[in-house]
Amino acid sequence: MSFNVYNSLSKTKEPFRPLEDGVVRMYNCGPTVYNRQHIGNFRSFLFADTLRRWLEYSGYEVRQVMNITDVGHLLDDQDEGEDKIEAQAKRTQKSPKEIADEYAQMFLEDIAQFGVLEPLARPRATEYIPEMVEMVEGLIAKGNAYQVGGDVYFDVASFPPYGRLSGNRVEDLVAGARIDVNEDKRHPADFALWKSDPRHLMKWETVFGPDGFPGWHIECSAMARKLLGDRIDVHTGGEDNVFPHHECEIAQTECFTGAPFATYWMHAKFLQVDGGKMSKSLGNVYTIDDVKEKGYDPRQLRYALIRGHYRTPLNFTWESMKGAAAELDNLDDLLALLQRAAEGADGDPGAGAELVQEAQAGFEAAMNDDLNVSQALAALLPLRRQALENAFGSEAAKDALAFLERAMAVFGIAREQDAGSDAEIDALVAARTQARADKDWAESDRIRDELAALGIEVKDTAGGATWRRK
RNA sequence: GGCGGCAUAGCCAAGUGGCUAAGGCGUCGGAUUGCAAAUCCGAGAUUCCCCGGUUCGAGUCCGGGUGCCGCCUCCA
Repeated sequence: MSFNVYNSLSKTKEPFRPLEDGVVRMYNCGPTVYNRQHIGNFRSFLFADTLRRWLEYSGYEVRQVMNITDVGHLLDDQDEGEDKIEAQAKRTQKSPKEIADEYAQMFLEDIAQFGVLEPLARPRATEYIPEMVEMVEGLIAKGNAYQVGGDVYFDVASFPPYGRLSGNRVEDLVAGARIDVNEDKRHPADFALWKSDPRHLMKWETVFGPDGFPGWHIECSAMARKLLGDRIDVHTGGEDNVFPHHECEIAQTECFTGAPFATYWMHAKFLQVDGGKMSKSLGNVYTIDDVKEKGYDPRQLRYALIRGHYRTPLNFTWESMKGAAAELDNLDDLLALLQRAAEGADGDPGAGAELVQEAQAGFEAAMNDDLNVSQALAALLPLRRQALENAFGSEAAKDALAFLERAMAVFGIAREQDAGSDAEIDALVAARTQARADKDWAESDRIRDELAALGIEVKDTAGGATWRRK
């Protein structure tokens, strides 16, 4: 069965076919590091990580690049040359580099907490200025860009497909009147490739002038090309990246290389909180720390952020967070049950084997359908029922366990499980069982509390007491 | 003003025209338990935001509303 992905460019699901057999070149739009990333940002990054993991599960070698934007973009065309990083720098009396480094570091730490896999590269925009300049010069030479003083603009009229990704027509953009009139531009929809401003804090001396800085979109085009080549398979980002960012990337890259840029464009919908957009005034722009303060770990948060389909708005509420944690706990419990069954189930070793096949087929079919995580997760549940009924044979349980671990790895929620292998805990559980046999309830409850303090949950089942790590 | 997306039980969420609308979480009954937890049994949408339409048949398609979200300015 093949992987079908919804391509923002064609607005349809298409069979996934990489340019090179077995290899996927993927570029993910990463963060602009001028503040702490919130859980909404992470929904998008987690989507990219899930996609990468699914491709690897499917046998592809994934060459993944996620940028870190450490040079600010302009707030608008008419401002004083200030950008978000510079604004934050001025506010805090630090240099733009200090701001970028500080928040990039935080981003890396957060992403590590989520267990996000390291991509091939995490390029920073400021390290690819020469590559950007090369593209800008090339675009001028090809007649797709023009220089006005120290500024360089992309000539939108020179690229007829402009607007194909976003559905925007150039006429509408002009009529929208939200584009500032800029006398220097030939056309109001033209966008900056390079800007010059002596007041800008981060600036570079180039052929365009002594103190310029890159335009809004050129960094991703330049870094993707440098690290992955002229053409790539997948380009991802949040839904807000569609226009102008990705539209402009397509224009720049395709004019420069003369070839199609990314085959598949995939965009994650925004995370909503309490049914609406996050806002500082409502106090619901949560960071990973805010969620941890409520008693949830990053793994549980990760689960909460990926369990919905990436192209459907996901609503985050504390109630949904609680529900997600409970669901994940059931998956962990299933892991423990399977482990026990694999170690020593009676009866036919193959009992339940067909269920494992079905679960795996269902899981793969769902993931292959444009990463339908909700459905893939649902496909795992019949295993839990079977395990709870103690109906798995040892061999089937081993297969189920191996599959479940792979499936959970795709979601980035795999976990070390070592139930039933700790002598000290076994002894405590045995002591509790004895106390209960003696009807010494005070002692049995004390031991139960002691185990709970160790993070161990005891379960009294028909077959005796068992335990697992929470 | 222009472009696009979403709207399914208390909550999250699948459903890509046709059996009784997945699944999970939570809740409420019951069983079990020393009390719990876990587990088991049972209960939940005469119905898929609203109004029309197409069709033998629509949550699924079309038109019109309403609400929310994104973009048209950097933004996941």
